[in-house]
Amino acid sequence: MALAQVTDVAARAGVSPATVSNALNHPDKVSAKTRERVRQAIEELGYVRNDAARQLRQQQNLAVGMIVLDIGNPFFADVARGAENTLGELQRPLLLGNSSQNAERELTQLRLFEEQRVAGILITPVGDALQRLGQIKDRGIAVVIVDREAGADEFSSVSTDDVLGGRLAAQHLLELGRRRIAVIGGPRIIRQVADRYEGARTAASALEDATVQLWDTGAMDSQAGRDATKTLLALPAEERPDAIFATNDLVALGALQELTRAGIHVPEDVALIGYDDIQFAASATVPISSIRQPAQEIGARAARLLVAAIADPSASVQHPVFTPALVARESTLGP
Amino acid sequence: MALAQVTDVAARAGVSPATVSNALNHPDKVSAKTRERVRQAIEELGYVRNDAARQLRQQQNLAVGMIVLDIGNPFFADVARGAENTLGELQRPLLLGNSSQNAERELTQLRLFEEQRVAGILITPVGDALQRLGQIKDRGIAVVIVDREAGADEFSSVSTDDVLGGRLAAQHLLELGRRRIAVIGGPRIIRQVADRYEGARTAASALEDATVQLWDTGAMDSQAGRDATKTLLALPAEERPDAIFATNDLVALGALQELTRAGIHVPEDVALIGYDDIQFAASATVPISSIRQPAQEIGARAARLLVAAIADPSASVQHPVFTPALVARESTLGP
DNA sequence: GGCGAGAATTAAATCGTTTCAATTTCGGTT
DNA sequence: AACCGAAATTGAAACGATTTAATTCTCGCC
Repeated sequence: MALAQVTDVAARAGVSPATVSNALNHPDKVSAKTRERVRQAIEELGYVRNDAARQLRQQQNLAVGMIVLDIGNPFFADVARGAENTLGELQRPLLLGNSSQNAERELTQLRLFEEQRVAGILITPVGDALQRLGQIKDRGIAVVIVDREAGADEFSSVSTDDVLGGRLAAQHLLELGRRRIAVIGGPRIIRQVADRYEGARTAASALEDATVQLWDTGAMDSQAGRDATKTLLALPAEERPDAIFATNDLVALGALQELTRAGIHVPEDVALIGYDDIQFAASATVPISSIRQPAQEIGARAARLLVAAIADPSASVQHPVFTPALVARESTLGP
Repeated sequence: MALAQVTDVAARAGVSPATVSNALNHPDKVSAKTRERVRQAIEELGYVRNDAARQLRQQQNLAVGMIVLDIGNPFFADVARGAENTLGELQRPLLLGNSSQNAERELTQLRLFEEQRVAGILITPVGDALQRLGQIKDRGIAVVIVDREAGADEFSSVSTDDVLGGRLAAQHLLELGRRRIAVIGGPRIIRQVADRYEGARTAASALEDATVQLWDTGAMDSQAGRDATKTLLALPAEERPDAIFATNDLVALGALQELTRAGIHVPEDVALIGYDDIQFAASATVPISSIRQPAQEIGARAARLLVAAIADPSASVQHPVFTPALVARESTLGP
């Protein structure tokens, strides 16, 4: 059974296909009476427009694609929700993809979005996809970088100041008297990791006796946190850190689990701070200190910038930067 | 600047458009030499196929749509990842949508998927979308229900036995001597909520003096958990429950926060159990007992059933049911 | 060297919608 | 009652790929 299409609707309503199309897309061009007749025919036949044909003819797709690093991370889930809500209000469908911090999957997703001829792409890139994104932009697809400042001024970006965030975290630990800070997260090519680490080092450089070392984990989930922590605990006592700065809260939660399991007291023996301030950080066994980023707002802002770039490709690029904030809890302060 | 298309590639490679298409879609029909020439022309021109045109001509879309109740809930994020991985292996793009437990958004998403002519839909329906889904199936789009048993045998479904899960939770509480169980979650039209509640009541009906009451929250997030708990705490002491069964872990986490804030001891004063066993349940202030469901496996299984249904629409429907398991932690057992 | 089978290539039709330009209808005026 | 401009409607072309059926090559063999 073939699906109903415009010609069927037109026949049923006793008008031409062109009029059906107008009734749907330019209602002001059609008399009220005809509009109603078409509406009824559509209803009776259960007509659903074929978006492929529409796109082909219109030479454009309203939809926007988004690629996040890890949809299982509540931080990115929130960013995605922020974007989704904003785009929804603007009647733009969102195609949500997930790179799992995997460059190959990222490319697959990008290719898919290109084939779909999406109007724009929101992306938190894995490593160095910038060149590829440049090509995409040249193809007329708007691009906005999410949660990372785009160095070049080719695309707009929305970010928080990760260097500052790293500094805030380390300063907090240093002020509490900690001197050996282990930064855990990775891989290093992820810009967020590099920036947060850099911020932490900057903070420590002010003090003679403070050290900051990066332990590169392959991923950024709680498993990575557990693994890295095991490594740290295996160190000789004098090399063991007195503070851990996890580059996101999932990693911090994993670290906390492993520390607890090993009977290490947090924060007495080792202080712990995470990043993102996902809602679960506050309700952890030991509530985890963190650096807060306004997740939903980041997504919403990125969506708005993207839509603006779609509407006017020549509009000047912008790089709004949100300011992260320290949220101190028991994992650093103690009870 | 127009994008390159098959004719351009054909011209560059010195062949006809038909050959370019064959090189792409039926490589075995094209000589190795020609294939290579086409490949090169594609590369030089940066040709990216227009999926709308392809779909229109082929009369089919490989992509699959998925609608989850709440992408911010790690349980559904995991289900989605399970589905995504499986579909990825089968070369099928996944369009991920989020209903936020909102029937209207669900309809919007479904409409979108219909217009896209997706090959199939994976959905955890809000309330009573079954009739609508029937229409969709009649249109030739395969449907598989996720995380809820479809009563009718119109579509396949993948679920866990939520009635059993509810029973396990309540039995556990009853065995620990609790007698006044408050079930919090909602809205009630969500099948999971109704089933888990029913299971709990069944368990209690075996005991003379046990009561189970449902407190319907509008949503299923931690805010709902906090609000419901506030209501419970405002009850006169003799009506106050000695155990709370939250219909998912987000709600349980919210409840725990509110209990802690009010100085109520968990589990001494009030025992608490959640549902889903998301990873954050184990690392909560007081580790939360929960009912585990194999999230990723559910998603993967649903994806496989869907692909099978797409391949053979007349294939018999199946209703695999996973068995939930109690995971007892401190929030019921104590230290 | 010619023949024929199978491989390789291609011309032209087609998918379902929207749009452009052209035509028809309508309401109001003189 | 004829006419005019604006509003409403329509026929036919167009979007960019794939497919079918027909045509052209290739190569081994007699």
